[in-house]
Amino acid sequence: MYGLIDGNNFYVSCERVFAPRLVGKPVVVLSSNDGACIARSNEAKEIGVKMAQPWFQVKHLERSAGLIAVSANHELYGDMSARMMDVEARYAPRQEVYSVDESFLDFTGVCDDLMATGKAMRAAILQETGLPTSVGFGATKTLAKLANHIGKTADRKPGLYPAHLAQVCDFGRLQPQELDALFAATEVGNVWGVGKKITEKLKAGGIHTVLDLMRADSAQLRAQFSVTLEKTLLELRGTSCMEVDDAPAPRQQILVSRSFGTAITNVEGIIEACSEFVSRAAERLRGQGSLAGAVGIFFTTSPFRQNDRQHSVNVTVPLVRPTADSAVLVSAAAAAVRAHFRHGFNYAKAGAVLTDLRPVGQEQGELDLFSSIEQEAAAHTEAARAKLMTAMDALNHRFGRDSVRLGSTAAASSRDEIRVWATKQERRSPRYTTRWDEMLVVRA
DNA sequence: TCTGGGGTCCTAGGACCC
DNA sequence: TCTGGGGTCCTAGGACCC
Repeated sequence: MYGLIDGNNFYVSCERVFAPRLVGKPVVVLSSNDGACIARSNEAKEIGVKMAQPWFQVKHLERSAGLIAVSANHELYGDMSARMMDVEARYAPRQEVYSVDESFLDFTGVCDDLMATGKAMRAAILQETGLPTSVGFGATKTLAKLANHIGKTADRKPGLYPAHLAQVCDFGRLQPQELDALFAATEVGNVWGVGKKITEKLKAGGIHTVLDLMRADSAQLRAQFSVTLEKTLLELRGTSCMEVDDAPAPRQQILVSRSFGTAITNVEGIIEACSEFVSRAAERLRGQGSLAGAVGIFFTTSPFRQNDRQHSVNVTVPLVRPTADSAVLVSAAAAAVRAHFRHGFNYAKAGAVLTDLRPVGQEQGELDLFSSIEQEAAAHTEAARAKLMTAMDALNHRFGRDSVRLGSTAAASSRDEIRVWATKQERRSPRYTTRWDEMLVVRA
């Protein structure tokens, strides 16, 4: 059996641990630039706030309904996530951390009472971190996800499902008729892997509920959609097609992008922003011990500003030799921006992508082109650069981001007029668990 | 004024090769 | 009139996830 455990309204719950005034209130967490709602408390869902809804569309609810908005505090959420995952890991032999707030647990070969395990795990997480969670158990990952969904929904909307399924839902202890009733009462779009587009097509073909899907013809589904949906169907019927992966491979691409607080119209602004994004991406690249074989940049106008002329650039620059050197990556990106920038547009968003990633040490030899002396010199320089990068990362880790930066990106900080892309976070909470100077102070 | 930011996998179609 | 065919690699785009 597999378990799926996830944090309820995770970001909001993290904020509530340290700010009891938020408990019981409609609360949303906002994306960078306080642009859109990326997490909602149950109360916020009830007053109609949608996922990813722009903040300006719901801001009026502050006055009319007591809605509270906070800026995203990813440093806090990341640390709370790690604490939660540590507790979960104690309850099963194998854990796959699937996202910041979810993990799959593999109970294969374990014959514990899973209901009891689920309840104990929830209680321990609540006790040790203050975070509320939901737990689902099923014979496959897709079923565990579905059980989790039903457990959470039973908790949030009493009456839709039997009350005893709330919070911890174990499909393994339900009779076939009970399961059929649950599946008949659940819309097909709630299945993991069935998104908006596929839901529309399925419904057009008469498949509305999870039960309808389970009774569909698998070969026909594969022909009409893809092998992915066929796998989902098999998983719903109890045939496991996806293993719990407790040693995930390194990332295949690293992307950093941002919408700007104010549109950028000059090439220097785009270069500064892209340089910053490439630097961030390169930090993560070195963090996972990889080299990038290509660096991509993109920048685009806003499709929402209908009166603006639209223009997008998206280019990938292959590198002669794979590298994790920020300076090399940044200068390649800057050259690409310079080559493709066009005047007269209001650019609203930009980003950088590192692709063609491979582990350090597997770079292969373009070096043959050089004579052996040049080769040795190049290798020497590169080793020195790598040490420099390592030192830079260590200093930034110890003393906080941007304690040490490359000259080309640091130049921007003294020129505020082109740092308009810097994220505005007017409502961010303190980073209670990761910064000494932001720790919660309790007075007796 | 203001519209998220990360990722993954699959497929179709073109390039290229023999 | 009539212009091979099959395999592989790569890329772009579309679907999904949180």
